[in-house]
Amino acid sequence: MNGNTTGEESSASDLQSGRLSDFAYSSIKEQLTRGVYKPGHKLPIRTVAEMLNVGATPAREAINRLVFEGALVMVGPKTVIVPHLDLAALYEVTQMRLALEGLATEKGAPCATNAVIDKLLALQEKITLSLNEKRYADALHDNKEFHFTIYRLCEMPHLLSTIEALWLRVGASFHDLYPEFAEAKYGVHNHLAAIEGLVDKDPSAVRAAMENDIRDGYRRLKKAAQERLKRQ
Amino acid sequence: MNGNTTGEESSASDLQSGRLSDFAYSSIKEQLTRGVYKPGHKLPIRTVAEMLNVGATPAREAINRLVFEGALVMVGPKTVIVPHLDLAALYEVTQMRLALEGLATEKGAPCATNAVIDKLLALQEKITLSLNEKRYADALHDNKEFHFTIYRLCEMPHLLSTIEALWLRVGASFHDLYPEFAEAKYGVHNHLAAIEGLVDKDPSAVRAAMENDIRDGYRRLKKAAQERLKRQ
DNA sequence: TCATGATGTTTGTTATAACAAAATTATGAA
DNA sequence: TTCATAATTTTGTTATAACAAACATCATGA
Repeated sequence: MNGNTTGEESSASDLQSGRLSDFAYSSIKEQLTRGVYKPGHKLPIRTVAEMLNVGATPAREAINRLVFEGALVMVGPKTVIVPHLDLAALYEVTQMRLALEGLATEKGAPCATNAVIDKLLALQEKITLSLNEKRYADALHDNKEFHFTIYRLCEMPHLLSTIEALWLRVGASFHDLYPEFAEAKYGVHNHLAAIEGLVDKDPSAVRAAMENDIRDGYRRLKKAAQERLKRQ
Repeated sequence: MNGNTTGEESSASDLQSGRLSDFAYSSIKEQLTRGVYKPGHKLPIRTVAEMLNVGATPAREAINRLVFEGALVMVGPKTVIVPHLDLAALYEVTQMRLALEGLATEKGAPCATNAVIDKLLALQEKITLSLNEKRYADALHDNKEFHFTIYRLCEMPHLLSTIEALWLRVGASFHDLYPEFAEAKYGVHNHLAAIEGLVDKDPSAVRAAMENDIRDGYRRLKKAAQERLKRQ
């Protein structure tokens, strides 16, 4: 990522867009989804700024935006941390995902071309392969691409960015649960059902399949989280 | 508002919370919902900063946040404006409102106490009265309070703030249509149906009533917007 | 009249320093 | 040891200045 093949820290020079704020935002975001920080880890502005070789202003802006999106939380007037695993938050995000991703699916399904369906089939093959070879990170990545390929069909830009914020939220809090979570041939059946619904031009069938996928994921994630909490 | 009874400009000294950014944010937000600025009006950072007697940093942060929420739009690398009336955006926001406010309604309905129902009845009376006396601003205000009194029941904080951003978006873009929009005894029937559903402990009935309310509003707003566009 | 290029102005972004408030550590007594 | 309090360090916020890019204006040429 960012063409940074050496082990050294990321640098602002990696930025394409002219905005350091965006660079800081996506950097932290990526670290969160990769589980670099443990829950409870503090993210002070100056530390982040130094880490990314930027000033305090863009670092502050990125952190505040992530707090606003729920990917980070404020536990005091001057302390933002990586959120602790929180079942109530997982439930809330899941309910919003069902509502919003269901909406995007149903509105977008009628617009699916053959090219899109082919892309989804190819993605599903990649996912299955990655799961068999236990490359969970790859599987998760292609799984996300599978979902958003469908969501993009409805051409509702604000809806899409809201959904992305929800994925970031769950990804950040529950990253360390994904390995055990992904063991279970995650989502294969639901994805195939969704593709079938697209072929049949049956939007509500696609929606049902995607909602099922979200619910399955929720159950597995919740179970894993509960066992994790019990063990500690 | 803000205890500013004189005609002079708002001042940062009105702030309760210690954050100038929040003050700037709510100030612009309120001006947007009150229709102070016409669509297309530019909002340069320095101008806003001077108007609110704050520095460039909090002004910039407030503007960027409103852009992110969709209440303002960027039409160039260095120009943000009050969005023009846009039927596609109204449709997108309405679809998201149906999904999210429907969710909040259905999840919250079972938690309605008698005190809540009494509050809703009182609000509805105030709304009817305001409508009869053509005090549309008051009616709109209490209408919002009616909706959010129901939405707060589900205790999903992130869901609530997402819904609030959607209200801001439509309020900002369509404010100048509200007078003709409110003429039509807006929402009375649906609100009464929602209250009835709460009394009957029938969440899906409440949801249906609220969704109907949103759809009715959408139709009227769309019609008014179309006539406005035709006329010009 | 219209296109085009130069020039000056406006504007978003960022680094920095200063300030106040919070968080942390040290200190003391019970 | 434990808890409260004082001292110290850390930290978020904000105003400001500098810079570069975008924008506007105007002159020039066809």
